[in-house]
Amino acid sequence: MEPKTKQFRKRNAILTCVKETHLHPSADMVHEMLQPEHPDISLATVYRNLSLFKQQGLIQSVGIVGGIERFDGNTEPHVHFICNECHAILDLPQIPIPEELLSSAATQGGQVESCTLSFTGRCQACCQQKTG
Amino acid sequence: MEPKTKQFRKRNAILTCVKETHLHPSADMVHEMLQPEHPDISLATVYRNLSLFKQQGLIQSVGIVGGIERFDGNTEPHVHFICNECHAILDLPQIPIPEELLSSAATQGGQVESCTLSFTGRCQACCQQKTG
DNA sequence: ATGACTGCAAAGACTTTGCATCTTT
DNA sequence: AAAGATGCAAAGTCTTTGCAGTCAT
Repeated sequence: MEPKTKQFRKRNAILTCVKETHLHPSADMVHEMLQPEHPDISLATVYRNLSLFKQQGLIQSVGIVGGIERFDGNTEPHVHFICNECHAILDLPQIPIPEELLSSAATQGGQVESCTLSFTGRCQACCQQKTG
Repeated sequence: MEPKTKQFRKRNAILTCVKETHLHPSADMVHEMLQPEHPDISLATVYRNLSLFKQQGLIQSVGIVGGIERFDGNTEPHVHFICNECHAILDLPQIPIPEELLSSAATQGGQVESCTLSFTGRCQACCQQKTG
């Protein structure tokens, strides 16, 4: 038996990249981050694999921010802060959703699969740049 | 003394359309809904005006659903239920955001401008179609 | 050798933009 | 007449897809 460390191909590098960064990267960001080690990786491959991982539940989509889809290697439910200016995405601790809202979602909405909670505004870095 | 903006028939029709429907329409949906009364309206005009209204705060964006931006004439904070299947968007009552989360958003995130809470799943109509 | 993965480039889908024309004041 | 809105079509951006070549088993 081999310790399959370097299994298949660039696929692993893509998944690892998303899992290990806290940047909630886009396909393009992943592509750039992989340049040093995989300068020949194709953007199409990144798109294809991110789509696959999302479908498999290995990663999740944060949504479209500034017209571009962003991904999250952390599939645990948690809250996001999204900067309208630089489009940075930060993690916040999850809060429990009130039981009454869950039931009203089921009653008035339907079969609930997921719940997303996020704040938008200006991140501290952007606030400092303009204020300072 | 008329600081008002000019009253353009089509522009008003677009705003009224978004304000009066509960469908959380896309640009294309608005365009279709206006066909009976304004068969000569251009899709570009719909896009331009929706973008303008959003910027002015007259309407808000629900986000990108199924690859298409959806709008909401109701600018009051409230919760959404989004169907993954037919992409219907339903309104749910707003819940108060815990003070501790707001403060953690400010502390760990930054200057909060808005907060979005939404559920995704299958709406009742879609559930019935497949179950029934 | 086989089946899966990848690169490249073309195709797609939604949205934005340039310009001439038309509308409102 | 001036300022601004609209139509049309081309352009733009992000993402997906077809196909042939490459790689792991």
